[in-house]
Amino acid sequence: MRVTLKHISDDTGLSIATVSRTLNRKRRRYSANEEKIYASARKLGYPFFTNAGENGKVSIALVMKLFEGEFYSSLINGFYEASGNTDSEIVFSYVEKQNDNPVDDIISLSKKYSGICLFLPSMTDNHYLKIKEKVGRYPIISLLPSKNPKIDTVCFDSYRGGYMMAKHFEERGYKKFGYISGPTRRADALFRKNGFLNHVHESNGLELVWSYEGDFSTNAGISAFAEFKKTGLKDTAIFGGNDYSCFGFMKAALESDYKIPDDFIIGGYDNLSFCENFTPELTSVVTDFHELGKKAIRTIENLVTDNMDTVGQISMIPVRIKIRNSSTPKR
Amino acid sequence: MRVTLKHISDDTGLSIATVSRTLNRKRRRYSANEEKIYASARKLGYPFFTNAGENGKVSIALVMKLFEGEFYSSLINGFYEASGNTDSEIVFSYVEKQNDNPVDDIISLSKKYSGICLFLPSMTDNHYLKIKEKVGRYPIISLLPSKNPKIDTVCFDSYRGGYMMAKHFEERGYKKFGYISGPTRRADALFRKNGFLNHVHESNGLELVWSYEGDFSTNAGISAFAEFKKTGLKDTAIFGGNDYSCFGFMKAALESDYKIPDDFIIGGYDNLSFCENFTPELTSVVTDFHELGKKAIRTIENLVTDNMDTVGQISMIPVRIKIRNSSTPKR
DNA sequence: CACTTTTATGTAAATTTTTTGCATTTCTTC
DNA sequence: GAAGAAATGCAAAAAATTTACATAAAAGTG
Repeated sequence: MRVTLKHISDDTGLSIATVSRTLNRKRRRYSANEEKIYASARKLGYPFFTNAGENGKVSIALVMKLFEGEFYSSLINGFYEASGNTDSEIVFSYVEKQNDNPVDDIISLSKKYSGICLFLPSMTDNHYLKIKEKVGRYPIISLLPSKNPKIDTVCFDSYRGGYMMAKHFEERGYKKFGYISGPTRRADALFRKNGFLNHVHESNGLELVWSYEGDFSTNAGISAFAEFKKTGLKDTAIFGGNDYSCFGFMKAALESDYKIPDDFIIGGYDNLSFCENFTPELTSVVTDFHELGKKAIRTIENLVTDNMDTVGQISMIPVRIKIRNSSTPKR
Repeated sequence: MRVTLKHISDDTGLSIATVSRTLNRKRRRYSANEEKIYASARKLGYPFFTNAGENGKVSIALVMKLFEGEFYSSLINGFYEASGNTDSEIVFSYVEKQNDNPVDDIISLSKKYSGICLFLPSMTDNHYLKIKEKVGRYPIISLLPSKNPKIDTVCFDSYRGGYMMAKHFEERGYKKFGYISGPTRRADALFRKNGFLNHVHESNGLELVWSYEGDFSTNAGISAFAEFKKTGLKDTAIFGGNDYSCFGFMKAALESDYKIPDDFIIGGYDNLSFCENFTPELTSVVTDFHELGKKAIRTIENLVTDNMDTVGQISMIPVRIKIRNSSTPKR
């Protein structure tokens, strides 16, 4: 039901004419009635068309489900900074937490914004297909890789990140490799793992001696170390899947009087600020959220103006590795 | 300039009637022309009144200037979770980074949303006054304390946090106290410091032996330790102002072979997740962002419905202290 | 293939919504 | 208390949207 001046008039007891004049005055006066009218208009949701297209910016929603942890502030911040140089305005939005089927939420968001960027690790290909079906030729992209992408994707090159870490370990002279993987139903976790493993397998003399499947949490890292300790392995190079796992792993290791990087070297993924606060400082794969944001926004903008129908195009944002003390050479 | 069906008609080359019918059909059909019309409507910013008041939710903007660091994800997440139990919808927004005078940005946001929560440490009382002046009786609150609040405020009880930390140190048997303060032009930093100092001054036998003014960064903590080391002080209880300062301080201390909590005890503020990852785990003041969000949303909702004119009411959200190894008793 | 039915579209009329001219009232100022 | 300014309502005018009707194209049917 559309909200009109009549509703505001009824709500405030003033005439339609007064409401119209009040809302169209360029200068606010803050008289009692003016306040009443504005309050009512906001309450009822009257569209403020006077300034709707004022800045002429394309509005893009960045949709997430969770916000906890430094990772999300990096994501949000990357988009925020990237939007500064464009004609687009980013709105940070979310889908209901309880809701395991975010499709309807996304459909209703599509009516409000010119384009949507999705960052929802729990989404399946089926979800994407349903959205694509209902939303038609609408500018929408995913920021997470998929084994078989149903919608356009702009994401980090997770595979390459894992690969680079393995290569770095090899250059440090290590032969025995281990990893803590994330939940492998998540494509990004899988790709990191595959990148790492592929380099191990395709290089002569390298050997995978240990692995653990965790869930990217600090506690998973702690549990992983408990397992690792049992094996009695030393001189091993461990890829932690993400930084949190590494922090848990390293903390548990230090408490068991392991020395890092003497007993093992380790590298993570995400390059959280805490990598530099930890002792030893943690080697990690750096993801540039500014670049991700820029590319994602540009992609959406192109989809908005061209109104093209594309399916499953992927843009990979390169990652790099930041080497710190947790993987310094063996003495 | 208001966007009408005529604009979409001109843009797509279809008649006004067709545009009207297409936009009002309850079921989408995703034909070529329908897609064209929807794309044009989104591009031009036509108000989708058909579903504007659909859910009848009050929309509240949480306005920030920065997003970096775990702190911001906690803030965002707290509001997000709090909004789940209310009739309000939270939109995370921001003011332009370059812009040192966010007043105009906030004014223009006030036209879009039913209410605004501000988290802008750089705002001065003057800014708040200007906003209040321009925005009239509009539901707007600040989430940061002020020495002399000009608008309604919902914030953590920073003073009490500092006070509790001092009390905790006293109970641990320490007599010599030190602190690293944040930038004292920020009222929240000042209150934390005052709370801490007041307990030190009002208790017999306690003595302030050292202090340092930093900027809440890890590097400030590192510099603080360099100063602290010169004094040669031991058996001191140090309040770090925030967790980042503590991490820097502790890291530098450990590298200088200080033992924590043997040589000094330390406590921070914010209870970041890394408090538990650090060795020793860091005692910290816990701020419940879920509570902050709930209270802030409820306050805005009341302002929206009552349209009251209040000036400078303050609601303090209590904080508590989480004691960890960085402040365990002297042996 | 001829015929019917459905769908899409434009024109123009009908309806709804918004704006504005004019008269009246209320508030300010001197 | 008078003169001017501001606020308001009524009703007419203007603008925007919806709908009735006509037509053409597409899809279905025997």
